[in-house]
Amino acid sequence: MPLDSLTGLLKFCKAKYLVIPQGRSPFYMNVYEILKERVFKAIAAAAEAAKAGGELNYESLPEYVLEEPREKQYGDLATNLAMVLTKQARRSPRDIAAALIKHLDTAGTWIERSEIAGPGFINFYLKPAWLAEVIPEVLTQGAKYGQVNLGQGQKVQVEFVSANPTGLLHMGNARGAALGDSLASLLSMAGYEVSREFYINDTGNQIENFALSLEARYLQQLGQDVSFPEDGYHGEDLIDTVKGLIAAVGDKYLNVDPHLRREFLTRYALEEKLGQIRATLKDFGVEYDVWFSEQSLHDAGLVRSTMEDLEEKGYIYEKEGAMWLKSTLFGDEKDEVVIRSSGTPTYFSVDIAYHRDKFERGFDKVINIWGADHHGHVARMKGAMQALGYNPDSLQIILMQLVRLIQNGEIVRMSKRSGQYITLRELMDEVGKDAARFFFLLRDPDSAVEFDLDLAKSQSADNPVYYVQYAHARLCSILRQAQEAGVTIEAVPAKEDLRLLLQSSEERDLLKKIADLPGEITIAARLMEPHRLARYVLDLAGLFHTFYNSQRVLVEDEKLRRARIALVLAVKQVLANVLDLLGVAAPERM
RNA sequence: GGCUCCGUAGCUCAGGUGGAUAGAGCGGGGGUUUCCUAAACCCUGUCAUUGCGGGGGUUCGAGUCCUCCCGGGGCCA
Repeated sequence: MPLDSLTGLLKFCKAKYLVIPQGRSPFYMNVYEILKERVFKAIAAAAEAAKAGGELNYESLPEYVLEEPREKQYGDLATNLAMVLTKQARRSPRDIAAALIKHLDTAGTWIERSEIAGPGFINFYLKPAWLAEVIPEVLTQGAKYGQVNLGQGQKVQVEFVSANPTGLLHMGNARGAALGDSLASLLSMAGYEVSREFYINDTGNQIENFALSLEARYLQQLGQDVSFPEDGYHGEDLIDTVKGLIAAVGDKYLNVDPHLRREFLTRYALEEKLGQIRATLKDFGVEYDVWFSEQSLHDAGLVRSTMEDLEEKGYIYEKEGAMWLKSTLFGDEKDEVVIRSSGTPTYFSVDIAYHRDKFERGFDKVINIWGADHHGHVARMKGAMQALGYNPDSLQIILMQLVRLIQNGEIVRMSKRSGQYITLRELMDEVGKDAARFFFLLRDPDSAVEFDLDLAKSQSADNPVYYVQYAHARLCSILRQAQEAGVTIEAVPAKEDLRLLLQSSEERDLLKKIADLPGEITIAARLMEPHRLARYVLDLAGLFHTFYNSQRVLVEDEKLRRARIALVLAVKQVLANVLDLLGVAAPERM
């Protein structure tokens, strides 16, 4: 299979549709993708034929697009080839279009007719019967329907949340969790081998500060008159932690070496905090493959060896007693300190070692989800990877704008130090996991969202997530009733029967949307934008609700009923598949 | 001051590689249930008024690309 020539040609709809040799891969091309590919190639062939026939003159075929027109009246598919050929062919786009249509061989393409329209588009109208192919495909593939092979098995790591283990998870972490987890699921659906990772900052300055705060709370709880560190962690949760500890070990650490005391307190608290974080994220639907400890990097000597590597390559120099990385060589604004004059490594140098380790573990692509406040860190991190000899483009960083929380009509300023923030746990208690995840996933990471807690609570029934879930529950309800009525539900009905479906526009629109899923997965995965899936599933649910209100499924006519039940099964499957990617439940009843 | 994100209907937001009449939900008004869950559906408005904060530009064609300006968020100084 000449993959190169094929992929070079297939630039329609942005996605690259790869044909995988038979028997080599669990992935397949969806009927709609095959259809589009055939039309796309037929257009190219028409151009060649017109050229051979002396009716069209061009050097090389320019990039052109085969897309779905926004307006239905413009047909099912349209191409702009005639317009992009104008320069080379030196003829009017409509003339070129006429030549292309004249030489178009529609055999095997489902094309019913072709029209020239507007400034020079060629619109294609398809035989509606092609839609009957979709249902058997969905029902046969089941939970796998939607899989594509964009990733071709490449190993990808998605690191997200990675909150400091010194406190509880907040709204920003919630957004990161929803985004990262769904992105990971999406990439996995798109043929990547995905690993979810949480990086634990279990050493360094903030941990020392944490230790001092714990110590103060511990001593205070034991009746000692000690002051609390000015910039310590003021959160109530620390007091609870210490109370639990006292219940377990009492005042055993009251009169010991403070060093020892702090070490014990820290170890105890970190374990508890991480346990809480892990449990909270699990309840939010997120489970990690790897929990990576920062301390382990130091223990393995990776920070030191990484700095030595950089030094050998000549990217490190000494100034004022500190060691600096020449990050300006890679587009950073200024060089960065990696080892302080005191000899301790900076946060940056530890992070370099960590990211090097990621690549050393064999990931083809490393994705980080960071808050927008880490923006300044992006260029130098990529630069550091380049300095170490990795392709900086293999490190992709998704920045998400911060979440602003509104309560009682005003902005709640969140700060861990002050202990003032709404936790992910509280968010789940207030609005529910599904609603919270869907809320975040509906929005582009680049937009700064305002989360009005009062609104989310009071109008929770208006949350779009219920619109989608209700569609799923309705579908289940229909199937239950069919079962109760003793109607047999076939696994995969015959295509001839399914053609009966094509009578109403509601049915056709639904089938079309279902057929779109693999394409949507491809686009969303390429752009790394899981929010497109949330939009997709909303659209699909809407089309179903419209169908439901205009057509009956459980009708007398046995053939029609069978066909519609098959449609119901397919829609339910697709809803469930996409909701699963979003980490949102697909309830059977509501 | 530098970097970056955002500025689309009253509100919250969508708008892949530039393409044919810029969308959805909520909100406003009106309607739909002897019928598979009305958490739904349907209709309605010049809701954005040569138009997507404003001005230039590139292009056959710009919400989408370039540039400048205005306004807001974030990071750095």
